Amino acid sequence: MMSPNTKEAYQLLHDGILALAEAESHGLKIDVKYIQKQKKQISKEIILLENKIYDSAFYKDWKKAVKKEPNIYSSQQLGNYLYKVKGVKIKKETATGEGSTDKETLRLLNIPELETLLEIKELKKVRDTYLDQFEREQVNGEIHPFYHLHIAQTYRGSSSNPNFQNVPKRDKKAMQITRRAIKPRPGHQFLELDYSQLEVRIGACYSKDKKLIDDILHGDMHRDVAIDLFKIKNFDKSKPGHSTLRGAAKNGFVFPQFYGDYYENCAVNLAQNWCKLPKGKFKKGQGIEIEKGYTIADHFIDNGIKSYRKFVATVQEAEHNFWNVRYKTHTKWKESIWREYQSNGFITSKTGFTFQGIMKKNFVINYPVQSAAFHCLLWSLIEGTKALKREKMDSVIVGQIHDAIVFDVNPKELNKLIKIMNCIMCNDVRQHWPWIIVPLEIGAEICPVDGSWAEKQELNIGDE
DNA sequence: GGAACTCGCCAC
DNA sequence: AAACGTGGCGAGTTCC
Repeated sequence: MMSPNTKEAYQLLHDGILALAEAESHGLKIDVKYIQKQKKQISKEIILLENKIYDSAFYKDWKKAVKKEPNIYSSQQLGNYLYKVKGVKIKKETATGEGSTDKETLRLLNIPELETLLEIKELKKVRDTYLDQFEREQVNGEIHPFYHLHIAQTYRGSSSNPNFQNVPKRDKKAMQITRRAIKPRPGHQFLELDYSQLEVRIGACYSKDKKLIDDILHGDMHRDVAIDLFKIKNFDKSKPGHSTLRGAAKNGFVFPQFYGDYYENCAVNLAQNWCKLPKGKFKKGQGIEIEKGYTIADHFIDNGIKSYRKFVATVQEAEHNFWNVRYKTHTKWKESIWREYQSNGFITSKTGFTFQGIMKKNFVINYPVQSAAFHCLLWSLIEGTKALKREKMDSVIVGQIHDAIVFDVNPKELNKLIKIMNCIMCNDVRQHWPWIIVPLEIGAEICPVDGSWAEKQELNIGDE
């Protein structure tokens, strides 16, 4: 339940949807032959792995227990077999209270056949969600992803048919296979410009927290949190172990915390998925290696964190330090907007949108930040579209991913384009919206001429 | 035979 | 006291 409450807010969506319609009309090339070849290859791999499962004692026992041919891809049937037939203890529940069969939970069971199943599911995800989608949606070798402004509760955009906003990135293999299918126009190259830490910066515009702003500009909050979480004494980012732990702090603590998560969830995630540590007492040699012959469990034990329980307490302390010491002004803002909602029944974003209806606290805190952050991107996309036309450029915008714009660039125009966009995204938007009191910065990634979207590399664009 | 639901997983 | 925000999509399943 929300609405634009100013003419300006209405105009932003109006101009935004027109600019996005242009991006839709440009579209992207799809290598159909490649997709068909990949799908065949993946299907072969899947059959081999499936047979491995079907031939196993695990599967035969499952079949015997339920007296019919099990469907290995049915979460319901698998959950039933594991939790009701075999009596495996439920470690995590789904939203409806059933035993979970997600990747994280199955990993804990240490059953080789389930590892094989997870491997198959990764392959199926790539084939059936992405390659199929691209192949199905392409016409004459082009896709035209749709971009919507009327779907998300927060006034973010969304994308569909195909969804251009969730193509694999972190998993190297899945990234390679899927993004390799997407190509620029002949003789052109993809460029992606994204806002650095956009939501955190916009959050700071709401709270005006001095320490938060200072850390955005000069500090490294992920490093500081890593030091707190993992009791690192002399942080050295050139050490691979320290760099990994900084990544864990960023993705396993800072981001979830800004979305409203709390220490217990963060602790489970950090211990299991980042440190690879079991619950219970820590033993020497457990977990990821942070230095040669020295694991995270060794490090924890040496620093008095002898068990998972103790680690949870450490994460709780780090959380306290994060919200009540370091960024206490930001925390005050979170409380004040929550009170504002409780007394008025609605809240308003910096970009002029009202949110009303029944909302939980986390929603109230997130919506204004998420909407205003996206609107910075949208405003830049509108102005970018105008500028490219005004300059009669051959380069075009082909996509939008929440805090990033994807261009199909004529290589001759690359430098000019970056200069124009840097000015729009970092300077002009702040003139337009003076409430942006924190400098905005962008990063760039570039693909080779005629290279696919899998070949993105960081591009240093310096300061202008 | 299709709509709606659950679960899981990809992105930011 | 409660406890992760926003989407899209596929497969399995259930309901009508």
